[in-house]
Amino acid sequence: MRYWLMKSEPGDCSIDDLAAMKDQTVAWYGVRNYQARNFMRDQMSVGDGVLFYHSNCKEPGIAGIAEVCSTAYPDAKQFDKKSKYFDEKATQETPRWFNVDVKLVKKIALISIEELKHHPELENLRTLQRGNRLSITPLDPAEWRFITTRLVRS
DNA sequence: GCCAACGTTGGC
DNA sequence: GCCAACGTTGGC
Repeated sequence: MRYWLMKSEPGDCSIDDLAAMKDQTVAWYGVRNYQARNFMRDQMSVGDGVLFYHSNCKEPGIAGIAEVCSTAYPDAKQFDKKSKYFDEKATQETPRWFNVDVKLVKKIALISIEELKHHPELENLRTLQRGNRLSITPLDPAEWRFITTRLVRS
């Protein structure tokens, strides 16, 4: 069991968009960074905890709790010529990109990046580090526990 | 829209 | 395999 913070641009897929989806589940396609891919492909398991984070928007922060609900499988968009995530070097035999499915557990009152920065318990949170751009980062169990038990408001 | 930080590309 | 140039991310 591991814990993850996963960034999504709300203009692309917000917590409300996720809530409206069939089974409240979304395929986390479009990751085109090897480190983030490797986290999904090599380290994620069904049941892992996910903080659903809104990035690149007016109010960045944690918008909900979710969970990993599939193992990794080839990202369909890499084969779709009409998609902006199309990758001409990927083939069905040797896919380059993978994704898992993520299911909503619950929407929460937004925990803003501002608030996250105020807690010394979270000073090592990867997402808060200067220059960090990784869209998927692992969380320590202690960080997960602190956020989900101390900061979450419904 | 700015720009710091970082990842990727490709010539050599 | 180095590294300059370029592209992207994402908070501000």
